[in-house]
Amino acid sequence: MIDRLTLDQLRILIAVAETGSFSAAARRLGRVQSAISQSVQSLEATLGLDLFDRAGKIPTLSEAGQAILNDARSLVHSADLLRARAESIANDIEPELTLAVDPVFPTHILMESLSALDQAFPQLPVLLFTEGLGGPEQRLRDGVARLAVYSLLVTGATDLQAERLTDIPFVPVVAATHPLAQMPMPISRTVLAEATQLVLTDSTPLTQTLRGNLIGRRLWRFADLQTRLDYLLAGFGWCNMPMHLVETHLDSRRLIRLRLIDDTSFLAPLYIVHDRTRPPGRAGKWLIDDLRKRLAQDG
Amino acid sequence: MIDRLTLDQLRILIAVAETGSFSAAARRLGRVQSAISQSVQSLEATLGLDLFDRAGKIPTLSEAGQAILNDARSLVHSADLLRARAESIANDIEPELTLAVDPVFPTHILMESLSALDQAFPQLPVLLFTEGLGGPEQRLRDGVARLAVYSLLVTGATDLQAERLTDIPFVPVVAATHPLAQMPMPISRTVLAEATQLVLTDSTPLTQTLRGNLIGRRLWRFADLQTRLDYLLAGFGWCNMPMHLVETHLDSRRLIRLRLIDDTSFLAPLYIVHDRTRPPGRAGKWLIDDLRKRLAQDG
DNA sequence: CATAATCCATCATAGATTATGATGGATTAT
DNA sequence: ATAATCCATCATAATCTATGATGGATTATG
Repeated sequence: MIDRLTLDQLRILIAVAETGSFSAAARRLGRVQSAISQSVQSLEATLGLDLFDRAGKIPTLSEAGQAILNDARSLVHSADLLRARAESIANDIEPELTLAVDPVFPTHILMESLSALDQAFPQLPVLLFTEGLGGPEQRLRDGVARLAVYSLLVTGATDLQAERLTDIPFVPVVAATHPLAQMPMPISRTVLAEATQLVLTDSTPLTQTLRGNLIGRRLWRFADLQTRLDYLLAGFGWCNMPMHLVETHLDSRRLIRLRLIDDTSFLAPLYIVHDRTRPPGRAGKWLIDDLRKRLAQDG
Repeated sequence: MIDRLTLDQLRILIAVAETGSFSAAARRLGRVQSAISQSVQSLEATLGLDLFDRAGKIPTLSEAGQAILNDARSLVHSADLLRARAESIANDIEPELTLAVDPVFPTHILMESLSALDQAFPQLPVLLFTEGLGGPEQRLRDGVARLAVYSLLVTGATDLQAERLTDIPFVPVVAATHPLAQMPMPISRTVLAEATQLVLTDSTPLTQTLRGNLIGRRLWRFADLQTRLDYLLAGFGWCNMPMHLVETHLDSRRLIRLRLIDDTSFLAPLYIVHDRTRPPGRAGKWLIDDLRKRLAQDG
């Protein structure tokens, strides 16, 4: 072959460096020792360098050899990535699963599903964004996520393909130490309206509208769910929270579920969404199926 | 060969993509068309992908082929860098010339010399730091520069090899608008001591001592030469400046050279320095010789 | 100190890969 | 209709890679 430098030679160099000798490299690579010796000599001839110091019984890497070894590792790694990409393309598997998920989606369901995905596609890297409100759709539009799970806020977006995934029950809750928790149930909206409602504010420019039912005029806004939960537990006000985030707090009675005369919990639908021009590959489809199954069992 | 993916195959893929056909690639690579055809088929078999759409007379890159082509270019470029490094090592040329220079060194000399170096070693990248005071020695010690040009401040550093390169004449100057410039020459040190002296402050932890002759108690300190020059021209005080930096300003009479009764200009020696364990390669040696020649002509 | 074990370089040979050149089919240009 | 060009196939030659045998050198072991 006319281009004398080969990936195979570089793999051999790396194997010799890692095992410490030509013979050990031969054993590792399943070849005979003389094939290793000849390949190393061929590489040295091609590069015009002595890669090994042969003064002793066993050749050791020269300084030049060490420098070239570093480049060789990089090259061989790039070749492995190229093969991996080829394999993904051949198998219609995404090179990387990129997903943006609204944190109101049950974390335990997502974790279990991603763990199963890891079993099914061991070599597939995953990139996960966990952001509320407009965040997931923004990630889709930016192209950094190929799949997103969130509530659709903007209807009529013809470029996005959305399928209903699940409904998230939200319940109004308050800290056990809050005055509202001491009142007899059910309580009226008038009473609730006098209390501070803790709500989320949008962290992206996509949508400036607030979400969730607004009952009172006294609002405290938070940028993220966890901080809002912290303030809820501290008794700063009440809010509608996804059931799965507060279940343990309700069980331990740190939070009290509020029951209203005319309206209590509601269901927020979540969708699995992708850009019509970038449908999920086999890995993404697998995950969607798995999420649906787990949600069905959990319901 | 056991590793079936080869750099040669990837070069062929790139050549086909760039020329538009197997035949044109063959002409470019000096091979027969059937060798190109077989090599592409071998690559497709190795990757398990169809890289070309063969519906028409001339195969065109498929989407998969385009994705793989991008990776191929990256790999082949890395291989070229590996070869270049091998060639540099083989020829005792540094892979990159890394140099830290005190800005009191005449810029025109350095630029001319580096331009000539570029002619002599066209493929050699250069990394240049221009910093004052302890900066160059710090760069040597950090290992990011292999050569440095600066005044030695710390004597007895046995790990550094220093050779005298040149002497830089410094002269005391002041803006034409400054009161000192209106006084009859020569002026006494007593008079000078009452004026503000603009000095450089060290920007590295290597040495905290100030340099240059300090005459008065009224000092303004600057982090870099250019800023200090700006303030000098604006009439904030006087200072000792390297002649080559102020020559044009003296000629245009924006700056006035101060003449003292007992002392005027002085010479600051500059050295070319390297760490004893990292001597310059052929390119560095070449540059040092060239700098010496140009300084001799300029003197 | 003699022997055994291990490693490397060399070499002959076989197998695999790559390159050439001939050929025919298909498409496009003239 | 003919010529030019490109590609895939195939037979063959050239080159490269791999094996296995061998001998020399070094180190470990009894």
